[in-house]
Amino acid sequence: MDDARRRGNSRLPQLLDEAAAAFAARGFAAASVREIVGPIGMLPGSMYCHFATKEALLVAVHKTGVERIGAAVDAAIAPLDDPWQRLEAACVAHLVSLLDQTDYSQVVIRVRPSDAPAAEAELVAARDSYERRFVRLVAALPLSRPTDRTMLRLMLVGALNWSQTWYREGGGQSPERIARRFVGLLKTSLAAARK
Amino acid sequence: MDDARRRGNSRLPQLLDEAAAAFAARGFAAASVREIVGPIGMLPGSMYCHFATKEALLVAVHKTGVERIGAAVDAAIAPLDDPWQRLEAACVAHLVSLLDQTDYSQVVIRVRPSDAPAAEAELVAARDSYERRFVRLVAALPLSRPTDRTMLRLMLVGALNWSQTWYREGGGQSPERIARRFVGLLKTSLAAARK
DNA sequence: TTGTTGACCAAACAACTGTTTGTCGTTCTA
DNA sequence: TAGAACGACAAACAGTTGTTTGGTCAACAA
Repeated sequence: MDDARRRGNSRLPQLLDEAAAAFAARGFAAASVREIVGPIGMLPGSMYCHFATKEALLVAVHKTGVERIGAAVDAAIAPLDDPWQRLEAACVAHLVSLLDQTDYSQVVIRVRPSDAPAAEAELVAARDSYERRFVRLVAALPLSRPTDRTMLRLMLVGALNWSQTWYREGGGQSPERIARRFVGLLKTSLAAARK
Repeated sequence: MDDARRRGNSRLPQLLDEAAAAFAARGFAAASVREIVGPIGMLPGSMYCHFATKEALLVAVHKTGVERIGAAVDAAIAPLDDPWQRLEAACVAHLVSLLDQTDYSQVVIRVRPSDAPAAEAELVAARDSYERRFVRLVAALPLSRPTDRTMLRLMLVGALNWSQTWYREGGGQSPERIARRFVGLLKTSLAAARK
């Protein structure tokens, strides 16, 4: 219990982990400081020598969430050249990060910036800077006809993010497959010779 | 102030309205009974002669939300025959109900069933019964190739629901246009002759 | 060695949470 | 006209909320 105290400034990482887990599972408002801090044997007041408010704790979690999911996407698209392949890889990385991986990424999607009014602008900015990747990926797409690329992006990213709502582990489809299917649906013609 | 009391059982409708507004704007956990009940000049205890718990109030709001959005979709598709037109009309009605109309529909999408553990099953069942319309609509679609219709539905509905996150009134696109665009993106081929 | 710093505890804080209890006036019914 | 039923008030309930204060103990710098 004191060997943690021994080596440098200690229990901040655990604090962040637990906060991420709580925010991801219960949301910002419903997750209390005591619930977050209890599992690591900390007292509620001790949080405040790391963060000024509960909202600041959320900002920290959110920020590392954005960093992680951003890094995952960047790594996934780096070796690829084909625009559609790059978009697909980005979506796969996004969804894997969101559904399989740590709670940090889930917080980015689950928590509404308006839940933390004092930090709203900051959270929105972080999320926007992440999503700018998708703006670029969609802009690079070769399309057969004039298309609203903004709507294309909003549709794709929206569908991915919403999957957090219905996805359950072990439910037939893996995050990877889901992402590939979604991109595939947009990439190829779907309708029969119609109208 | 007393003519409301005079005619029959009175302030229940206002209670529901205010609850819907609060749940839609702040979420279930963050909206307190006092915040809901204050604007109509009610005391917090008075809520409990209409509902046994705060969760029961949510269930009532959620239920009428599902009813309203369901009725809107049903009315929109009733006069149509073409499967794609029916799907498009359903999406338009869904999104208009969600973005323009009352708070009731927003609650259905915004509030996670897990926020109200005691009522979780009920909320999920209500949402599922609503979404079953889309299962049928997608099943009726004539498609040119074998397609995972479940994924098609999840993608479309997910994109629509997520739009609640980024849509701001007066921001260029109307809910109607957004819904039509989304359906259009799936309906027609998008990619250039590619590989 | 002394002083300082940073992480943390212990205990309390006022404010707010959902909910309960008992009472009161009105309306409807027998 | 008695009485049940209903909708609401008034006031309190116990528990929880985010946060503050003051002190303790280890590690490190001078």
